[in-house]
Amino acid sequence: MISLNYRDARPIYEQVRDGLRRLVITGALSPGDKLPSVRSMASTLAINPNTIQRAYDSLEAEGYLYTVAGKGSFAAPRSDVNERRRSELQGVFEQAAAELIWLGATAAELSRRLTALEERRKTT
Amino acid sequence: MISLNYRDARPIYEQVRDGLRRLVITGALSPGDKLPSVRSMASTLAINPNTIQRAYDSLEAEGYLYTVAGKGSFAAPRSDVNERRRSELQGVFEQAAAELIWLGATAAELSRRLTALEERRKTT
Amino acid sequence: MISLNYRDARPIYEQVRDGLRRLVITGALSPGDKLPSVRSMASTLAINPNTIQRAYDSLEAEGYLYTVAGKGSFAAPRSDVNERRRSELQGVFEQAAAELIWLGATAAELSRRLTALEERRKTT
Amino acid sequence: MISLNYRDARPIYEQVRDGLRRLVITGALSPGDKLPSVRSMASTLAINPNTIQRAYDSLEAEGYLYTVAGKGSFAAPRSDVNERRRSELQGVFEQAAAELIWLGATAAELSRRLTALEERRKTT
DNA sequence: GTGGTCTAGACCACG
DNA sequence: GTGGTCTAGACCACA
Repeated sequence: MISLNYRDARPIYEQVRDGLRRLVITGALSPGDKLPSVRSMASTLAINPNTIQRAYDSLEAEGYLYTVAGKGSFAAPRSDVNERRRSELQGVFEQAAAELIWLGATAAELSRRLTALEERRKTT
Repeated sequence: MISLNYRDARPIYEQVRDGLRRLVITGALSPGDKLPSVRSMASTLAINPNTIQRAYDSLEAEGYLYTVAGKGSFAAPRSDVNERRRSELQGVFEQAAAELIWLGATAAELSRRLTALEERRKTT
Repeated sequence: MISLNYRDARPIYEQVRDGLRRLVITGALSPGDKLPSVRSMASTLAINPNTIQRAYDSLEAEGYLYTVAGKGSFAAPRSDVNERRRSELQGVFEQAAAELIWLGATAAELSRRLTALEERRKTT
Repeated sequence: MISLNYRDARPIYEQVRDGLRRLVITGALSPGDKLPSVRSMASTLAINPNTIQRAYDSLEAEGYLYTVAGKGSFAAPRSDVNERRRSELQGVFEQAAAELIWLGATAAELSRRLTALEERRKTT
């Protein structure tokens, strides 16, 4: 489900956070779906529960999930995602695109990728 | 030339690295142009030369510049950029795009941004 | 009457408590009015009676309602409200006001809000 | 400087956070001023550094301070404070005001308090 | 020396 | 059983 790379420069909790976010984005988790409990995920990945908790806290701050103490964490509807996260994403997108274009990519071929991503999204 | 933001969460050497890379990408530095020496840049930015050196090393590893012993560092042609950096960029682009689309952006409007970036590139 | 939000970080009993208190403050419940029984409210909201009971206990301690054994709970006159609750509220008010002013709000514009709140109160 | 109350329902890190925020608001810390290091504050208050760190993280997310790894944390200008925090504050203010008015306070006397707070702010 | 991360283990509130 | 908090102690990257 989520793969960890201890040689990665990114801290573990960010890898967990990004992995979970990806599950939400790809539709593997629909809004309202319950995420694994902090403890169960910790034992699955063989890391400390505090580290998982931190990933969950971070995702909650971004608006990708919400937590009910004593109940668990649940995927949030995409409308809940933070404005801050949205603009951060926009910035990442533009910077990467600008550099790819400098490297020789054309807007046309990148656009084709976008359309492909959009199609895949619809069929999911 | 490069502005440091001590309030940025990124470490200084990453800010220097990203700043220099940006100069290359935007065309402020053309292939073959000489970059400032490590020492001069260190005194300009009032930071430790080791920090600058680290940024240069990192950029050289990515292929954005090359160093000639006793001569200095020079902006590399775009064809020298690492395959690793290219695929990393590609990954960042796709992930960001997928998430933006999930958040409601359309491929059409993102494509418009790409075309704008491409135009700006040409005119520079 | 009272809406529960399971995505709220506040525990359920606090949401019930705050919701009931709000009914009293807004005048939806006038002093002397009978509140729903613990059991009926529990079944209406589909939650555990213990949770409702806890909210009632808390409100009774603050002085917003009183309970007559065998009769039920009733909204109390505003003069019954605890000194402790009053000073707590005063503290919250001052702290929030001081911070809003620090952030750039003017006493004049905040005062306008107060007058508006007072007006609404009269017409209810 | 900051007083902790272990009998308080609020967790320690929130007490630390609120205390530090108060120092910023009252002007005891001006924008750019360095806050105590995580370790020194932890030993002063006789609590775990992780708990202090959490308070700092929270304040940084709200925009009251910024952190430079390896350097320390510094008070931010008030313009950096989050929109989210601002609206949260506004909500707290209105709720408290509405309840105080129900309890018999008049908009006029509350306004006098606001003016007093504004004056004190100016003289600081 | 500073903040950032991680672990192991503990206790509590909630429902 | 769940998440929330806290402690004690450790190692690392940064400048």
